Amino acid sequence: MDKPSVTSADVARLAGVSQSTVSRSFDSSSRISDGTRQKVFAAADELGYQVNKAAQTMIKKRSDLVGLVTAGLADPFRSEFLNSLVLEIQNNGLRPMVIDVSDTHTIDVQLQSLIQYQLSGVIITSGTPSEAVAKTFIKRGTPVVLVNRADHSSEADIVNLDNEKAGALAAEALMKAGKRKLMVVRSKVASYSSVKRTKGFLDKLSPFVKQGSISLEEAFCETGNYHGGAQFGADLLASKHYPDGVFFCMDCIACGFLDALKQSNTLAVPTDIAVIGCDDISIARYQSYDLTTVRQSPQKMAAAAVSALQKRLKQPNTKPIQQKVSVELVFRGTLTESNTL
Amino acid sequence: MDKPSVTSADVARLAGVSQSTVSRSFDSSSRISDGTRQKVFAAADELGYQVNKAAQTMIKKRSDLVGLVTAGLADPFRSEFLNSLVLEIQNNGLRPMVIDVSDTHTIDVQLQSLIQYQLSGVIITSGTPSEAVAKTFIKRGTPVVLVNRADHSSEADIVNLDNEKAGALAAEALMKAGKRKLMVVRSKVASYSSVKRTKGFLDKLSPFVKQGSISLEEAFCETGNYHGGAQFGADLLASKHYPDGVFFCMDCIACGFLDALKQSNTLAVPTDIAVIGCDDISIARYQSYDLTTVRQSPQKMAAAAVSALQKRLKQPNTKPIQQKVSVELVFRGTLTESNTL
DNA sequence: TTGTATGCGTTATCAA
DNA sequence: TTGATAACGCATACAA
Repeated sequence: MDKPSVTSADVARLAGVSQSTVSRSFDSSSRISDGTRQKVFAAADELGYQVNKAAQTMIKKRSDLVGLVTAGLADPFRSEFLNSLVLEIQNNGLRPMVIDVSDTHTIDVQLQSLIQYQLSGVIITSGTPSEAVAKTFIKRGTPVVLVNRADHSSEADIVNLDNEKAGALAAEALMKAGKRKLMVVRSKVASYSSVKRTKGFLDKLSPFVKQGSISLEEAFCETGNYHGGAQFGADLLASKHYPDGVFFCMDCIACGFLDALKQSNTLAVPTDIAVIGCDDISIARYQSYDLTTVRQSPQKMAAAAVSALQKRLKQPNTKPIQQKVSVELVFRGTLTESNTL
Repeated sequence: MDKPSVTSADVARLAGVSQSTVSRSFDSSSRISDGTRQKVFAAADELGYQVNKAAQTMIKKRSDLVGLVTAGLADPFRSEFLNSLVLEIQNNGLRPMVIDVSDTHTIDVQLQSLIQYQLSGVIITSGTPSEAVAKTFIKRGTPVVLVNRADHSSEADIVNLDNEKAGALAAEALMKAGKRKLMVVRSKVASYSSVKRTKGFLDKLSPFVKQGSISLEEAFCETGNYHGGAQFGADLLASKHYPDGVFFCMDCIACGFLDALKQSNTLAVPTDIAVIGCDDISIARYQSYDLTTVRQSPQKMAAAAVSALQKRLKQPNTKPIQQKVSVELVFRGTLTESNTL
């Protein structure tokens, strides 16, 4: 059954040229006479020739595979971001290989095994690898891009959202709306983004807290998803100790919280309590939530990550770049713009 | 900067054995004396040896990459399914390469180019490839698994949800609840799943329609997502021609519809109108929707697809298998079980 | 501009 | 059980 695959030698034979000429014809930077190239392409077309990436990788010491390291991909924001990354990688003539490291204990072993693939790069969107592993790749000449991860000393390129700005924007909007009893909520399981967002929020408010015009509380929910937010909302309502403005470090938590409020019907949004989320996942736009949030652009993040990777492939020895991608506040129903005027 | 990579020859030198012995030590089916294997592993560990998959692929004529063909991955159901597929593939010692064919015009060219990678298999979850392309792979000995796609004549293995059963279950539940003016809604852009679900719904009801006890209408929304459902809901309300029970072929459409109802506040769910969705995406469980739906298991689908692939890798010449994965009705707020008693 | 020859790192074949 | 050797298909250095 197995059809022996078509090789460049087969094409060469049919085109009446040498194998190396065939190889060169497919390399745009090689100078080949127009006539020969035509002949080669025609022969290749006729035979349905496709280059063998494995053989190519042997020579070039680099496949065009990009490792996409993530912890799950069903989370709303994560899936939007991965979608953008996949497209961006494809558009750069590369191919995404997805690695799910939901099991954070084995992440180093898993990443080590990626060396097998002669990857063109690794984009880590989740699960902090030990520095040693990142260095292993970089020493090999495999670019590593860290997205929204803390990393101070490594030689990896870094793309971050402007997380602190996100927190600051939320803080500003709540203040402008006249809210005074503020709260910031994130998942108990710390993530770099959430910590930074919280920091931006707190820093913006700290002068006002000191002068006593604003009260501020930091709170945590059990899980960083809808259900964590719903549980958090129920607990908060039971405590009867309500803030009048809350910033959630993730939209999905905010949505759970809003549903908890809706069910109890004790607090009106945004009059009694204003809610701001972060990310602008597609659900935030659904009428049931209509969530005011700090938007980030997955496309921009993906483009920044892939371009960092491409740059390093071309210039391996420049020093690491760190990029911050901008964010913007989007007003919707849970804190309207008119509230802030 | 580039560290030359560690090869099996390096390991052989350190372990004091031949290169082929190193290779065999990593192949569990090779008989190697325990002592030598220990020595080899120790040396490999010390050097941080990882097999070069490119070289391996050259010989074996097969990489352990599995192509995952999809059209976008941010859609709620799709991302859950891909998540399951990625995990299942990883757990089988394979690696997922994601191919986004959102641009349906170029799908054949895109798939052809996958030949470059000597894939162990291709799982097509979206975008119908021409039969010719599928055959190209199969002739090469690359298994193709079609998931939820129509395909009658090809030699590919097929995994389908029991889509007709899904429609039938919805129809039954609506009837049992005493609903008589029924409607089934799907996206204008036909998908195999939706067409089959609709068929299951219609077939189940057709005897009752003939005898006049049930009225039945088929309707379409512009897009197969939340916004399509919201628009559809608004239009339906404007028409003032309401059914008392609706089956949506996708949960996300149903959620949009529910939000449209909620906003207008003219019809109560489920008393005036019962709503059933399909898939059981995570949003269906959110309190704002609390959607009764026909659940499918992405895990089961993924497991079936990957196991079909593995079977064919082992036995390439058996005839194509077709599997149907079961579904179940999940009662929630938009049609409660007590309604049906 | 083109052809010849070489090697990439592995597995498979054969001999010891 | 082990070692020597021959592919696999390509890109590249060198020769022409």
